[in-house]
Amino acid sequence: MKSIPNGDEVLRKGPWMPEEDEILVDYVRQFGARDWSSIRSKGLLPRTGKSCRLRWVNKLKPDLKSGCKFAPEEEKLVVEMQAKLGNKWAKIASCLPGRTDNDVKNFWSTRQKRILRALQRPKMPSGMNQRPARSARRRPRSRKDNRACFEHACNEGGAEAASQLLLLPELGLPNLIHQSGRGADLFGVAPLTDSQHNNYLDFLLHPDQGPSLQTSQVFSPELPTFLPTSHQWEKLPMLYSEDPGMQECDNKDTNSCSPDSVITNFSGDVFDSLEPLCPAPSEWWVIH
DNA sequence: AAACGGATCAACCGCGGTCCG
DNA sequence: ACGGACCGCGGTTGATCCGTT
Repeated sequence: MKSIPNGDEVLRKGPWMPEEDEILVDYVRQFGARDWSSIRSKGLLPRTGKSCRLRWVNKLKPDLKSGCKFAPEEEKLVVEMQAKLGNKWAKIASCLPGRTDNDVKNFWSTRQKRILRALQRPKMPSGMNQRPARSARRRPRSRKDNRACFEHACNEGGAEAASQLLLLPELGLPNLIHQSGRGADLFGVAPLTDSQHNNYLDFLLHPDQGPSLQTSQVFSPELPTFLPTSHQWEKLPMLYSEDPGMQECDNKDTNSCSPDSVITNFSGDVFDSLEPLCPAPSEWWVIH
């Protein structure tokens, strides 16, 4: 706690004492939540009006949900409103009963930090990102195997289309690597759309809710599709999987692996192997 | 058990808008 | 119209908590 001389009186700063809270609550009970500066001029508290107002609004006001985490619905609302209104925390907070602008602001900055961290050094979150013990990890496949492995997952899994999340450091954003049509020789690497990217970030933040990337999103007509050359396939970061089928497919075995599990079965290793290997998109072939 | 780093929260600061004399 | 006081908002900082190594 700091005390700052201010003319004849001493202004207090820093954490509030319970006695101060009591005085402030009494004041509001008597005079209402206004005329904050008169609290000091009346000699009730050696605090600025600003400090008193902040304390009331953020901590003492009745019906505050202090110490209680944001519910998923609240988080969703904040995300939506932030996208719509920008950093209008007070406005956003007014739609969330019991939340203050400070709460919303803190929630948002924490979220931003988490996202930034996830993008800088992504890890699949708990449950599916558990990096296997070193002894349990498979030997790295050669980069040539990426295509074979992915092909295998798509063809043997019996799906019409499959996608796999791929992080390319040069591009900043995650990309999807995908195959369209069972058995079709149509592979591609495409940047995520904004909504896919948002889904991906949600997935990083809320892994328990499962990946919300839909493979069908990849094939929207307006999305450009790129076909890596065989040489470029080899330059893609090596992909690993905890899925036994995926693990074995470099041996051209007959195990099947479900394309639906491709994303969720990513091991943390895929992120460890990121290297500046992928060619610039301008070097890719474009399928029309 | 200690050290460390990240997450969270409370509080302050600066600025702009409004009100009022 | 002007200037000062006050209020509210958004950004930032610092303390504390908590999990991990």
